[in-house]
Amino acid sequence: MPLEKKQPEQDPEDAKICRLQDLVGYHLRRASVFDLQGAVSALEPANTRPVPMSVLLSIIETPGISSAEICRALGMQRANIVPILAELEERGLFLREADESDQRIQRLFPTRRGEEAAAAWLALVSEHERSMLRRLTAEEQTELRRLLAKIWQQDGPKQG
Amino acid sequence: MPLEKKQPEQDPEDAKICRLQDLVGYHLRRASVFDLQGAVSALEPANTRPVPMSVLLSIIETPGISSAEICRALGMQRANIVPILAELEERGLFLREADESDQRIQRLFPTRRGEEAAAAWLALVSEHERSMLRRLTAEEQTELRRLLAKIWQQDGPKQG
DNA sequence: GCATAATGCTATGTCACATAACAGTCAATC
DNA sequence: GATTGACTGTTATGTGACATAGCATTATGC
Repeated sequence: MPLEKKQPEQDPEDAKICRLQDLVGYHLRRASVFDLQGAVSALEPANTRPVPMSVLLSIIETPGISSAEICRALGMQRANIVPILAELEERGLFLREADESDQRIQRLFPTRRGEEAAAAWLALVSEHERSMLRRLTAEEQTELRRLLAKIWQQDGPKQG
Repeated sequence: MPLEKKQPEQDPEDAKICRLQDLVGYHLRRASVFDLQGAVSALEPANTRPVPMSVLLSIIETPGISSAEICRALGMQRANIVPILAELEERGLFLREADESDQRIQRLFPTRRGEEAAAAWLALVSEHERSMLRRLTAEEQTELRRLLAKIWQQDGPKQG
């Protein structure tokens, strides 16, 4: 056996992580907080917040969806969607309709007002995103979205 | 003036965002939550959490840093670092030393135990990251970190 | 028919995070 | 050189998102 230095740990890529900045999770967290603050500010004039917007968008993208299905899709707790739906309903943005064959389930359908509101909210958030991502090329933005989706859409039993 | 269709909005790239999945912020949030849960679980055996780890790493990376400087670097509130420092100090992971020329400031220095603990914590989080990013190539991981850093390190007066 | 599970919901706890205010110290200005 | 303002570390406290536990109702499997 030749007297070489012992094998360099494992991979050559496996440079030891020793600084906070080396952790993807650190940047993930900082970027997420940065985005969230901007999104909240952007939605303030519309008097709503990111999660209610996401819930309304779920109803619009999948008319007839149930609240439990929304919770699974968005990864939230059934208990927490109740006041959100209550407020969206009070604002006349969707309607509840009893399921024909299962009396436990409420099917949710967007109203015309709901679709208009969602479009307006999306425009506000889109403007915020354009500002947030202005230093990234269109290709980088697409790549970023793809990589992020690859992270959280792996072994979880649900996605959306 | 020629009778063409009016200019296609703005850019050709400017495809109207109309779904939740089109928003980078949505994936950012989901990925961040995914990572955070994993990081918290990974650090559980060491009886610590992501933020205290980040604080300790800040002290190690910049010996003599003050608590206010850590707060600016990590984007946290001065009030919230107090119990974190108290616990790290109680575990003997760093020492406070009075600044020579400014009696308001405590300079923080890591102990030997602190450096060992931080290395162990980083190893736990690194293992979590390796699992989280296993579907990404090394190049994709580097690119992701670069793009994320570009997002949150823009107009804020501080970074770190 | 009975056990199991799902839905929508209420009540409640927890925990991260922000705000407000404080005393002590420093620096700048008049 | 007294005063004003700013910064440090700290305490106390609020707030708001989120999870847990449990409920009545309904559906489904053996």
